[in-house]
Amino acid sequence: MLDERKLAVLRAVVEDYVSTNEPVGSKALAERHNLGVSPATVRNDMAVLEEQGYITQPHTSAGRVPTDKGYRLFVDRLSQIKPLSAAERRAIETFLAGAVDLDDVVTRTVRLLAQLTRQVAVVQYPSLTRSTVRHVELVPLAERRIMLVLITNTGRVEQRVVELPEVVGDDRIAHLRALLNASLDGCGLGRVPETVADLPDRLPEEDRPVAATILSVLLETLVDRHDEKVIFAGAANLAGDFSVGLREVLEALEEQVVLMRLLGEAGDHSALMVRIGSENPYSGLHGTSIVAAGYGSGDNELARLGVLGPTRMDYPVTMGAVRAVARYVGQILAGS
Amino acid sequence: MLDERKLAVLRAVVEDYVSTNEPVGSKALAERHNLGVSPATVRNDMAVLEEQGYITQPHTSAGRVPTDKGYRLFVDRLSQIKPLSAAERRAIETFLAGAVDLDDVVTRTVRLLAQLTRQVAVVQYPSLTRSTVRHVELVPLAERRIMLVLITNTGRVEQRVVELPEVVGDDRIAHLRALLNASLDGCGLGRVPETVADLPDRLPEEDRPVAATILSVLLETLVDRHDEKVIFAGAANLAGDFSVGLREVLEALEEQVVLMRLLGEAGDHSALMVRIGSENPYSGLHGTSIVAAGYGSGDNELARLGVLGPTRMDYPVTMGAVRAVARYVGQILAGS
DNA sequence: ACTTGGCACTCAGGAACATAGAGTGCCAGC
DNA sequence: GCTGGCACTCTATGTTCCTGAGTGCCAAGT
Repeated sequence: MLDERKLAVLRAVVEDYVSTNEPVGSKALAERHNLGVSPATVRNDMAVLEEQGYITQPHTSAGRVPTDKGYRLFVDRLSQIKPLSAAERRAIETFLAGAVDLDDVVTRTVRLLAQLTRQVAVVQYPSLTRSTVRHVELVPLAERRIMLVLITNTGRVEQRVVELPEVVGDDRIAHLRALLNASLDGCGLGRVPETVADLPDRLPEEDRPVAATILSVLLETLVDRHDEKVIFAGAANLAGDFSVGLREVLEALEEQVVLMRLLGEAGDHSALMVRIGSENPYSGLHGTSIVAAGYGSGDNELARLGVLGPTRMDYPVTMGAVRAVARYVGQILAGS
Repeated sequence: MLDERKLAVLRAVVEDYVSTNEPVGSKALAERHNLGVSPATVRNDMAVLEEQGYITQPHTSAGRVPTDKGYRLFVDRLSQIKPLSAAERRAIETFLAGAVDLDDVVTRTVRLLAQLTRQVAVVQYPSLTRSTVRHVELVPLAERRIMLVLITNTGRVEQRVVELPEVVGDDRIAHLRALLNASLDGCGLGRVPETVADLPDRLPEEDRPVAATILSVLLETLVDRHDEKVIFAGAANLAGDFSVGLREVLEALEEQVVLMRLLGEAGDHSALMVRIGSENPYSGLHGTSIVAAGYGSGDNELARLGVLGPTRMDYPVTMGAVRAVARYVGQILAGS
């Protein structure tokens, strides 16, 4: 149906259109890609490709432009991910290595990715639910007030002030803290609720109300999905590209929920996900594509990151950058 | 020099231009603002106002548009801050009251402000340097590794992992923790360095290297100006307004340093600061104005917030919103 | 059965030109 | 010092025309 040459033509159309941002005609194409055939032949191939829905012409007498379907084929079968240059790799490494804490890692990552791809970068904070408890701390603040601090193995810290139902001495707090840590150390956050369920029963009668209060706040913290926070950077890279509905894209970027869905479900570890134009789950983003990947330390995917740009983007390069950054961030997180 | 009526004309020009986004002519103006004089008279006044630099015409046969100087006069002498409606106040209150922690307060505030003003909102995190230490926690993570957690009276939490020069038992850590808290409780963050300066001397010889390590990390945390983080929201509100250089504005918004300068120095408590067009310290923002105010709990200003929009903005309404939000955030912070 | 050159056709985008209307500046009269 | 009248200036808009890139199709060539 689509022989070798037609695929080559499609590839050429995509590449030229991406680099020039102008509909590409048969003549220019035949010349620049020395396909060894005449423009007329290319025209015939283009007609077929158009009929099949891979390319289209903006108006009757213009060159061709890839459709979403065309980009899809290009990404799936016609292109190879382009690795970063050695210099770029070094730059990433040093830039990320300078981070002082988790917040800093995420901030640096998102900026780095935006700069590298010249597009909008999106990074999700390492998910709480997939990480494990490293330590729980109870800090007395006042007679009936303590601060609950939860530290995870990814370096993330969550804190909440807890109002206690009664005055509790430091020693009882200390006991509770020890108990909590004994049960929860290394526990996956998703398993925390079951793990602490029977904890009050193992306490003397008088400590139970206090424990219950603290536990309910602890569980609340986990449920709050504070973990699913997503940040972005590089919005300026969108300006000047009128092929995307700027306003709608900016609106989408400020909607956490939309962003989350954009980054997609966790896929195969370190597999790149590409969503092209109308494949996107949000109608405001039909002029844009998303390239995303999971990242994490070791084998478990902690969260996802990616970039968003016009459908007409350089997929091989973008995919290379996303993959590389995801890997490096994973390393950094594993190392710290 | 500028009699009452000329000022009225200027006011009318600003108001009309803000609401229509089109140069305003003498005729329309005379009608809509029943000034009691004829268009010809208005024209004369306009000529004077133009000569003085308060208004200008985009091209010879068009209406007039206020200059930055004109807006300045308008803000300073011709307008009154417009208070929010009762409904809006209630909405603010309930929306902010739902915040669970400091991070949430700031996030909600910035969104609220963006929505309220339909412009870009900018909020600075409560400054560390002006708040005080509520608690310092040292959490053992491994034999030679502890986590240092700093909690301030504004609910802010900073954490750092500290690599210790030697293995240190839990009891020694506990002792150090007690000592730290005894010295630092309630201490202004700015005064922390002096306060801990002599602390190692009060320890047994063998504890000093460890203490020194921990203290140096603690001081680093304070210096890192992590506190001066600024976030924004509502960038989508910029789209569609071509009077501002969109790209440049977006770039500015992602530069923490620029944002900080935009919000301005701490001024009189709760005084509104307005920077109009070319008054801005950053050339990319000459088409925009900033309305900012300090906020804090009680008397001390903790940080600043504001909005950024096209020079042609509704100053009275914007100023009202910024002032109101600043106050409410202050209350929330004081209350928690 | 493809490929190719030739050719007529289409149409977006730009240039040139005309038109309408909003707004101005100025002046003479009240 | 205000006002109506009037000539003037431009922008914005619409019309027309033209050019050129690009197409589709056909008939001839391999």
